[in-house]
Amino acid sequence: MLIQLNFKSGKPVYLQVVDQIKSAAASGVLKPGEALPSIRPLAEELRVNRNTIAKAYAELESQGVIESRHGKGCFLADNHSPLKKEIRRKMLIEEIDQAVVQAHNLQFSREEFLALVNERCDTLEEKRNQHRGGQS
Amino acid sequence: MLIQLNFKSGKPVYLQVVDQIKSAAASGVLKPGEALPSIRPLAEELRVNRNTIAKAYAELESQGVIESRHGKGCFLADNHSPLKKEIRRKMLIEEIDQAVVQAHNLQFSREEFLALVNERCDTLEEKRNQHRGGQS
DNA sequence: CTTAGTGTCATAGACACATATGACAGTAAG
DNA sequence: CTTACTGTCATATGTGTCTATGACACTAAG
Repeated sequence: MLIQLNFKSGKPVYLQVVDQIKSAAASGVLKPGEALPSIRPLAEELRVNRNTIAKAYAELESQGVIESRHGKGCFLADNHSPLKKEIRRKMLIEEIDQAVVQAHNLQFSREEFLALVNERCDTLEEKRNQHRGGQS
Repeated sequence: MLIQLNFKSGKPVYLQVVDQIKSAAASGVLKPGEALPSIRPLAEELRVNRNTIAKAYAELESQGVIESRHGKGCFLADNHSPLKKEIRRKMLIEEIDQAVVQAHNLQFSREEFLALVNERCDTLEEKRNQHRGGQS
């Protein structure tokens, strides 16, 4: 479980932690029931205040991604709270739009853009498979 | 010149404006010496405070991307040569990857994702055409 | 029991972001 | 000149982020 922070992006640290743990959960790097790094050690490793990590974990729990047990630790939930399709669709559209706008700003043609999207789907899929295989 | 804001990302609005104008400048969509949207109309269009846009433009000027002339407007600086394809490709890949990961996290199949990407390309293209038509 | 590790709660302060609003100065067209 | 646009500066307010710190409760191991 590796978390990489970018202090220059302007994106809040606790949200970066939330997103990366959600990605790790969805991609299989973290398995259901598995323990997450404890708040204080993780805060020390990332060199942020323990409240920042606690806030990230609280957010993750409110989203149903993890479960925290007092005195024991935080664990990945068994099933990621299934959001309704329409909600998930809107969340995804936000990300897609940013990529489409970026493609337009950088003067990529639609065909080039779609080809690149396909390529990245392949690349990231391979990455996930490597992670699954390396966990045995 | 289309700017797309994401208010839920956690990334400061003024930085989103900075990044997107820098992309447009780097790719050649904005040409050296060309006028940028005025602060107040752009703020109104994006539905943010004029100070937010002013802050973005001030940041761009401090980075040498644009020049602002009191009473006239803001203009793209002269020395901004278009970036090479490989650089632009990497910038685009960063955005694409975020969308691909999000699609996976939200449990969209590859086919659903690609269909949605196509849909958004259409939608945003129409939006741009409407903007161009409304400008004449 | 004690000890150490865990999550949780509360308080306070510093700073950044975004807002609302007013005012001033430069530019251009009438 | 006036008018309308432009960028700029200043002030104030509310919210969010991050930090620092102390305290408490739960769990497990000794």
